[in-house]
Amino acid sequence: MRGATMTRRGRGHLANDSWEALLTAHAVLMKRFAAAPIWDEVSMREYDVLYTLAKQDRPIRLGELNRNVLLSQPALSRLVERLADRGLVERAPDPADGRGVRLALTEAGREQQRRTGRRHAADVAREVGAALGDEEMRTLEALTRKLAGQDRPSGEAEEENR
Amino acid sequence: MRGATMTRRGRGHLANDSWEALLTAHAVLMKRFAAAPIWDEVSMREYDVLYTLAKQDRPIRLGELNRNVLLSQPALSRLVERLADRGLVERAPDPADGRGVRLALTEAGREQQRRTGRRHAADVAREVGAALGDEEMRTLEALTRKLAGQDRPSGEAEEENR
DNA sequence: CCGATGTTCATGCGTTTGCATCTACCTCAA
DNA sequence: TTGAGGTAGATGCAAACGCATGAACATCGG
Repeated sequence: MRGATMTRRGRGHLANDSWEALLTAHAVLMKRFAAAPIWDEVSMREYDVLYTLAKQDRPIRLGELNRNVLLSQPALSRLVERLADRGLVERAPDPADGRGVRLALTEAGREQQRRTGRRHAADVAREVGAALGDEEMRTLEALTRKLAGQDRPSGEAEEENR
Repeated sequence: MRGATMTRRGRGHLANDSWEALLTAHAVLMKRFAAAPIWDEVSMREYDVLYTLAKQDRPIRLGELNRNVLLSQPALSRLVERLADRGLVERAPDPADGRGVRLALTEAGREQQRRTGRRHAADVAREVGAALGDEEMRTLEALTRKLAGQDRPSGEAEEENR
């Protein structure tokens, strides 16, 4: 006899259903966050870059940044250029690699990130905190970390260490 | 024993950490999916619209669609217009509301969604399936569904204009 | 040392997006 | 019925994006 047809579906369906649920949660919450009146100085995408740079303890490369930001390389290059023009990001040539650029926040950029981040974090805490309990948040973090931290099953090689 | 202050601070961090982890997972997987050679006919954003329409059993409104798609209303309006020009989506005036439009897939649109969806679902199943076990996927789905919140929590610290 | 190949970021260009605004329609109170 | 106010979607326009490609540098085999 076949498996029960109640809620039993294949692994593929499980994977797709969970991914769809994640996408929905992402879209719904992003829309709520975008509606907050805190993006008058930096846009959400710009904040994404500022936040990623703020997490680093030393300058990072553009390509490195591009792994965390959902933008094409040219688009990110120009976004960084705009942030540099506004004095929020500093672009310096990489002494170890003449092709590369080393990106870091300026003091103004760090301050801007803190200011926007403080307000945005409150929204995140309110929305996520209202939906999930402590243990659920911990579980969600663990699962999404695991989801992101996978090696590619097929494709070209990627340097993990240095 | 009480720890109100610490609890609130801790919850805020929990919420922000889990949200950041979700964002990272979203960005990382989206980049992998985008790299797949299956978007030659419809882009990921177009597919998002086709998929959302495919899930509906009857025509939906643009604003309704816009709640699921992470685009501004004008951008979505024009995206739908392009899809309609390509014969994938049908736009009909809503008999119940002269302002609205009723959106539905054409037969070609449904077929296109199925074709792209089949290939994309394989990628999703491979990536997500490789990272999480069955029970983990079920848990992730449950948590992200809860996070998306069919109903907004009452007693919001926002504007109660309802 | 040299040329071939790969990598990193920037630039040209057509397309798409967001913001502000407009039009058309709905709702409701007077 | 009518007009004020609200809502749904479309449109003008500048900004931003993705794709293809270019320029500069790195790497490696011969």
